[in-house]
Amino acid sequence: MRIGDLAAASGLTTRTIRFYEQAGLLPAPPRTPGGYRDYPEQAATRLTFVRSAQDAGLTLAEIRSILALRDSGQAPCAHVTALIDQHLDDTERRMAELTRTRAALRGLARRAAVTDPAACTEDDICTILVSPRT
Amino acid sequence: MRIGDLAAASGLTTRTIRFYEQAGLLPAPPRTPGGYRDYPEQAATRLTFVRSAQDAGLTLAEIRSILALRDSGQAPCAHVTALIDQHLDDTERRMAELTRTRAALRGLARRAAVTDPAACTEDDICTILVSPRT
DNA sequence: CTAAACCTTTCAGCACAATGGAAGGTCAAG
DNA sequence: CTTGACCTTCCATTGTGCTGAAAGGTTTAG
Repeated sequence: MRIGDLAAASGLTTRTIRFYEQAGLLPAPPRTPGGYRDYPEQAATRLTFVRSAQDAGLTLAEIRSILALRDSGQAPCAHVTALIDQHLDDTERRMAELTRTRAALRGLARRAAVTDPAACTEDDICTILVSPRT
Repeated sequence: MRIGDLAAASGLTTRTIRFYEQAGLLPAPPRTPGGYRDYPEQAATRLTFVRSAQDAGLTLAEIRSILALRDSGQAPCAHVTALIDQHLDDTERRMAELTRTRAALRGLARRAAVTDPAACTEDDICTILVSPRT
């Protein structure tokens, strides 16, 4: 299976596949006499896994760590579970932060609605974003 | 006012101030005979504005565009309002996406809780993240 | 035999907002 | 006059996941 076939099978580009190899996510396959990469069937499974894990929000580094465990013969279950929990925490922290940001932006929008452009002098730069010095 | 004083007054580092100048956020000030930057009082106001705008989640590029309007003699109110609304939309889109990601992660966590490590063969890589082929 | 489609490598760059470090110049106090 | 704090410039790097381009080699169909 050449890289173009694998790309078609996985829905990735050949560039991305080479990038994944370089990033340690996909083992370097044997080469044809002409120097072309010649992939075994499992390569497609591996790429499917990488994309699934990415969809779950894992980084390539984390995915690499899971694959490394698997490749060393261990079941990565415990590691995967820990990563999922960690990302769950992360996601919740980011949501809390976005909630704060949204509240701040809503406050600014309200302020913008009642701001008189004429009241905004050059010294203030912008009275919506910064309270004018009193 | 030299850069160190301005840094102390604004709570930024001298490096960041030079970076802001280079990024077009702070006009290049006159220099002393020794080549040191010599800032007018307004520089502090300007930096305060930059930080406030950043706190609101605006990017440096957006802040630059507000300052450019102001420097060209126009009141940037309408532009600022548009930017705020746009960031509000953005924030809400990202929150919706995080909500989806969180739901996916929760599903995976539930699955991880009931997964038997022994059921996870080498071929599957990880049955928590990818359903085994049937 | 030729042209197209495919493959190879390597280096560079994107966005984002700084930060680190090197190598050297200037200024005020003691 | 020296020490040390402060200043100057420029280049490189951080993290993330690719993508672009250049310059060339291989394979397959007609």
